Amino acid sequence: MADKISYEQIEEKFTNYLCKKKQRKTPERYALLDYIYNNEGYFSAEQIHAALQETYRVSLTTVYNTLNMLIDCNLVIRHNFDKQKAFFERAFYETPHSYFVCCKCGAVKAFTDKQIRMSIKQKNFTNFKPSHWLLYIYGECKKCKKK
Amino acid sequence: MADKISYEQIEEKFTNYLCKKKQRKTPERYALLDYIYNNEGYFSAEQIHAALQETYRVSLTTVYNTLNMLIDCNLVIRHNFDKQKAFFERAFYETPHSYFVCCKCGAVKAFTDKQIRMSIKQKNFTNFKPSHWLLYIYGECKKCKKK
DNA sequence: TTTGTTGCAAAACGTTTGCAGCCTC
DNA sequence: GAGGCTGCAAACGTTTTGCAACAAA
Repeated sequence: MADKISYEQIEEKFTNYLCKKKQRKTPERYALLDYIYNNEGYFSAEQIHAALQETYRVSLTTVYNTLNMLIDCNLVIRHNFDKQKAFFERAFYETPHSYFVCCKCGAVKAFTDKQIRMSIKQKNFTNFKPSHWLLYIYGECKKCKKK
Repeated sequence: MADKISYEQIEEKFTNYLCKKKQRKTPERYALLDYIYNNEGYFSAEQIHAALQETYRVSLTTVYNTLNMLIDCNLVIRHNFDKQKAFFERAFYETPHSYFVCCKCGAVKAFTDKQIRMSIKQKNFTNFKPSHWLLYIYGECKKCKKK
């Protein structure tokens, strides 16, 4: 949940994870980490795949495979805003997020609220080691209310 | 987001919704509403389908169809804890929930926290009409930490 | 050289849809 | 009786898996 970490430290975290698990440091894996960490916001696997075509070509299979690793080592967060597809977002560089989700059109808007953040942070967990949290507030957005 | 509502009032809400939308009041639809509202917790579509075999047989298609209606009229909440499948829960009878989700084994545990609830309730939204909220705290549970 | 990785195609999975027969209204 | 509803089977979109060629260690 920390902030203020350089990209070198992020890479190091991933490298450590790969070493510990006896997995290989392939260029595809680092290309994906690089993409996620140099772009703000959340992306579908398909979007990441398309974006990577321009720089270092990676198959969709490898995108999914690598995303699962990055989630496993807490470098990436998976969002399941709706039933359809997952979105992926870097876990560092931003404080954990809260989101408005419109039930009608599916629009998503991130926001931060100090009060909410503090009250969640203060919560004590016995038998549970929290890594991150996600708050979704569902409702109806301006556009849909007008209809 | 209210509490203290009788099951008759829930049924009435559904009936009103069906009338307004010019949709029919079939026994299948009420069997599903009844099941969801008389069982605490969250269930997958498959679980609801299996459970209904014992009382009023309903196809999986109708289970999905009806759940989507119940979500549309805010009587049911859909959870997307993980990528796999959705879980469904009655929207009344309980205050909106917060959940621990274990990243390793997928175990989910509901909890309530007054402080958190208050701070979310106090949040003011311009251009957005909130209907409910869901907080997921991800981490590692006791069992997985031991391994 | 060994063993993990890639990328393709095919499978798997939960969910939705098309349609014929059925049931509310 | 008209039109919405059910349930089956088939389709759908996202994600995973099997496998042969390949590359990191």
